[in-house]
Amino acid sequence: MELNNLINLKLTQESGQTSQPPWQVVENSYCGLIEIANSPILLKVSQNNINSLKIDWELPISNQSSSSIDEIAIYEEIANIFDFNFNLGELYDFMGNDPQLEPAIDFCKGLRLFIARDPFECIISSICSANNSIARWTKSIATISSKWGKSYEFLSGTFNSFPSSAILSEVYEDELIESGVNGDKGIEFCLNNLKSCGVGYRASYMKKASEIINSEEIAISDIFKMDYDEAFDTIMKLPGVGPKVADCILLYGFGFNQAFPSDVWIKRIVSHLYFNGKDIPVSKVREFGMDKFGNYAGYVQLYLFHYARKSGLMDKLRKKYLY
DNA sequence: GCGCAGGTATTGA
DNA sequence: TCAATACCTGCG
Repeated sequence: MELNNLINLKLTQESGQTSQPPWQVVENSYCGLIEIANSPILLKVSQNNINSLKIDWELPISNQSSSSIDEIAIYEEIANIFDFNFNLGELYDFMGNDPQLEPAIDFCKGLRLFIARDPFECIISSICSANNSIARWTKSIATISSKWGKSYEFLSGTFNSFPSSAILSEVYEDELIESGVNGDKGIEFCLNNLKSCGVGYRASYMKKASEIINSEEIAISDIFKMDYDEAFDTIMKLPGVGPKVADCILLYGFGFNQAFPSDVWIKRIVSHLYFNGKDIPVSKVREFGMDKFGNYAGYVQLYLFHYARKSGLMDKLRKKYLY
């Protein structure tokens, strides 16, 4: 089946958005596990041209009874994940009116938000991404899924869900705690803990955040009902969540398109494009982005980052800030 | 070997 | 409010 909408699937998948790691590529398709009415389905998404996506899916090998497949729900889920209800044409009209943004359109045409399947996965992924490299945090999240997620067999391979907050809040934080509980086990054999996934000092943040979400001290369903400011203040209470991570969570996990996640690179890019190279504090960059770009802020952030990457601007700025 | 990578928490002025 | 500093870990 085809789904028609402007998208660059590869760019969207591999742009390092903290909603989740990129999906696994099997025979030219990006394969992602989703759940429809609590049933696992493997989505297989590929692209022939810039204006459409080829959609296929598989059921687990052990459960081939296709009678109850809700195709409408599957397409709704795909539309959510790739933000198909958002009109890229309107974004390009908006960006086209800004001389600083206009060049980014062609460099990133079809780049879309890669929305989280699961807000909790997005929260943990985003915490894990802080002061980290894309390669390392995506690997860590994949490892977490393989250790504690549910495993399903498909013709295209084995895929794991991301563990629920109930599961993750019970996982050992590090090898010291694990070996303390299992006294007979040497520390070097303790691999059933968060830190063994290469998350470093973020292990305690991820563990505590899981507990807070699971206990509903902060409830995911409540965040959806809040306005942006309240949601931002609420999510900032999670350990390991500062302004940058909070905005990533709100953008990729909760659909707040007015979030403008501001890190060192966005700061450098915005300083260069809009402040004549004068170094602007990250907090001011965030305010500037939200004021100037409004409900396009999240997309503009995404486009600016990848425009800088692909245009050579980032290399230029890297040299400037090297010393 | 050493600095850096899409920040945050903590501390002290 | 704000600057300074430590922090896991893998990679070049």
